[in-house]
Amino acid sequence: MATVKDVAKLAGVSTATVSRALTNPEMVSPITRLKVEKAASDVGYSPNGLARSLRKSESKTIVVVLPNIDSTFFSDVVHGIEALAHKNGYKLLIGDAGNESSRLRSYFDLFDSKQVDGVLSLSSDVPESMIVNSAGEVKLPIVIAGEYFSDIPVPTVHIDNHYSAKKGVEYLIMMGHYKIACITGKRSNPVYNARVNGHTETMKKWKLPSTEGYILECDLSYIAGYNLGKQLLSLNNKPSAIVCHSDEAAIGVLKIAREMGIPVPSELSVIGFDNLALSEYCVPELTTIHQPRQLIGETSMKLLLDILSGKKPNPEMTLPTQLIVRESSCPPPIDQRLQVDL
Amino acid sequence: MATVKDVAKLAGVSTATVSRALTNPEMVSPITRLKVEKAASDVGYSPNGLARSLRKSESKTIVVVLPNIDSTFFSDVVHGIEALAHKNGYKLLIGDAGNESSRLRSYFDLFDSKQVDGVLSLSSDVPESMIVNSAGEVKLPIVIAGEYFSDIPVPTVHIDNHYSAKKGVEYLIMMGHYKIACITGKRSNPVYNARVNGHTETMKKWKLPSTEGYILECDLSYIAGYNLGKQLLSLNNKPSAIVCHSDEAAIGVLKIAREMGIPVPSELSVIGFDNLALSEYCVPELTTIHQPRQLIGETSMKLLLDILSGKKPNPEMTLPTQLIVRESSCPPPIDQRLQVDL
DNA sequence: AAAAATCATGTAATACGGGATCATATCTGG
DNA sequence: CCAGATATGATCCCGTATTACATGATTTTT
Repeated sequence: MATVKDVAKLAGVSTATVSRALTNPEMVSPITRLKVEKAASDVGYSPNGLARSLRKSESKTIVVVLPNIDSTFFSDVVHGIEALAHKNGYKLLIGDAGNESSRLRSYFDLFDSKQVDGVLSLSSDVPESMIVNSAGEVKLPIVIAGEYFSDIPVPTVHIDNHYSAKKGVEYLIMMGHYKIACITGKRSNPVYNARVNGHTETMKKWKLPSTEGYILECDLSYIAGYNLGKQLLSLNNKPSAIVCHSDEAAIGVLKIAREMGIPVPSELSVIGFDNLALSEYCVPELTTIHQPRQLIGETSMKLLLDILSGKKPNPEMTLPTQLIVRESSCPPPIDQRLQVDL
Repeated sequence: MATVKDVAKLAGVSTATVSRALTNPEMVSPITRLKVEKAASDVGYSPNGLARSLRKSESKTIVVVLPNIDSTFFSDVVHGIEALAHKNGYKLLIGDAGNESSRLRSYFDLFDSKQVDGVLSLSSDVPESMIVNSAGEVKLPIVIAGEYFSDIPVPTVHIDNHYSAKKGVEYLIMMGHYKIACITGKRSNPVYNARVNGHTETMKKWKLPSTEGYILECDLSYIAGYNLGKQLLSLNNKPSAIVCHSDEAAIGVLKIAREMGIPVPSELSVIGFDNLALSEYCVPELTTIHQPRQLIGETSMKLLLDILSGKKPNPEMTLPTQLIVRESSCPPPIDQRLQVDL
C-alpha cells in the first residue's frame, strides 16, 4: 500500500508537504496541491488510520457497548447516537457484550489501548473497577445510558425507572386491580431494581397486599415471558394484571394467556415496557411505557462529545417516559376489583 | 499513560525485554519475567493497540457491515460471527450502514486505512468498485453473506433465495391458491430480485395468471407491510395469499387484515420469511421460511478466517432453508380455489 | 584441563506511517 | 535592501516489536 513517501517521491516534494497538502490544503500553494493530489490518486494513496491516530493520539472513534445485540430496543438508541457521532466526525464501534462481563470489559479496554477515544455504555451493569483508576478517579471519557447508582461522578442519561414503574402500577390500581404481578429483569441491574422498587412501593403506598411469588426475574425475552406467565397464571391466586419490564416478555405473556384460554384484557391486563414498534402490531395491541429511545441516544452522545471537548457535562439527565394505553389493559372482572376511595 | 519505556525503566531492563516478557514469556528468564510483570502492573501499563497494530500491520479486527441495525434478523447472524471471531482472537467492529451507500463505503474504507483486517458484509448491495482495484482484482479480504451475482470472485454465503421463494409459492399453489401476491424488498438488491424471480417463474410454470399490481417493493418494515397489505386487500381482485419477504412485513399484513375484518388464514393466507423468534408469538402464528441465521454467521466468518490465513476458501456456500408451516396459511375459500390436476 | 562451540539472555537500533515543529528559502512590498 | 510574509524541507516523535548483535554461562571437544 502506498504511503506518503511514495506520493512525495512521485510529486517531487517532501513528505511534510504531502501531509500538509492533504490535511491542510490552505497551507500549501495551489500548484503543489494539485501536484500532490494527482500523485496521491495515481499511486492510490490512502492514509494509514493507525499511524495517524498514533501520532495525533486520538482515534475519532467511540465504542457503544450494548448489553446484548438481540433486543431491538437498542437499535433506535444507536440511531440517535450515530446521527450526532457522524456529524462530529466520530466513527462508531458497536460492541455486543452478550450479557457477559468479560466481553464488556474487553470493550472498555479499547480505551486503554488507545483504540477508542471514549465509551458510551448502554449497559448499566458496569463494575466500578472498569471506570475508576486506583486513585478513585474516573479514568476515561464515559457516559452511561441507564440507571447507575454510585458515588462515582459518571454522567448518566436515563429515564426515571422508579417513577415510570409507579405510573404503570397506579394506572392499574386506578382501574381497580390489586393483584398485580411483575415480570422483570435481573435485580442486580440497577434499572430493574429501580423499577421493582417503584412497583412494590406503590403497592405498599396503596396498602395492597404484596403477594407471594408475584415478582419474577428473568432475561425479559419472549420465551421468558411465556414461561413466567405460565407460572403466574397457574397460581391458585392468579394475578389480574401482569406488568412486564419489556415488550417482548409482555408478548410472551399474551401468547401463554391465549393458549390457556384467558382472555386479554377482560380477565388479564398486560402491560409492557419500551413501546417498541412491535407493540402496536401484536394482538391485542400492547399497553406499554414509552421510552424516548432516539433521544436517549442523542443525549448520551451529546454528553460524551462535551466530555471529549473538555467541557464539564451535566452529571445526570433524566428523560421523560409516557404511558401508552392500548388494548391489552382494562379494569379487572368485577369480582376481582378493589374498591378504592379516592 | 504508561508505555514499555516506563516499565523498562522501573524493571531495570530494556524495552525489548519488556516486550518479550509480556508477549513471549518463554523467551525470558523467570526472574526477569516476574520483575517485568510487577513493574507493568505497578505503573498500570496497557499496550497501545494502535502502535502494536501499526508495527505488526494487522489489527486483529474485522468489520461486520449491517445494511441496517434495525432488523432483528442480523442479531443472530452476528452471534454466529462473534462466536468464531473471538475464538480466533479477532475483535468485531459492527458497522450500521443505515441503508446508505456512503456509510457502507466508509466501513469498507477502514480496510484501506488499516484499521480492520477484513470485511464481512451482511449487505448484498455492494458496488463492485468497493471490492476491486483498478486492475480488477479483489483488493481486500471480504466475504459477503447474501446473494451476490458478479464476475468478481468474491466468496459468498447465502441461502437459495430463488428456490426458497419457489418452495413457498408452490406450497400455496398445492393448497389451491392462485391469486398470490408478494411484498418484497428493493429489486436492486440481488436477494429480493432472486426471490421475486423464484416467485414469478413458479407462477408461470404452473400457468397461473400473473396479476397486475401483485408484486410490491418496499423496505419490508412492519409499517410497509401494513400499508402495502392495505393496498393489496383493497384491490377489486384481491389476493387469497400474500407472500412477504420478511416476517416484519408479514406481521404488518396480519394487522391490516385484522383491521379490515379479513380473517387469516380462512380468507387470506400470509407467509413470512426469516422465521424470527417473533413469528411464533404473533396471532395467528406465522407460516414462514426459516433461514439458518447463526449458521450463516459462522460459515461466513469461517470463510473470512480462511482468507485471512491465506487459504483459498470455497467461493460459494449455499445453506438450506425450511418452510415452517404454522397457523397463518391454509387452503383458500372454495370459490377462490384453483383445481389442479396433479 | 584448555579451547571451542553452543546456548540463554539481554541490548541497541530501527521500522511502521503520518504529523508537528522548527529552520530555511523564496518572494513581496516599502 | 531589508522586514515580513509565505512556502517548503529536514528532523524528530508517537509506542511497539523485531532484527542483529553482544555478553556471559554452560557444555562439548580435543
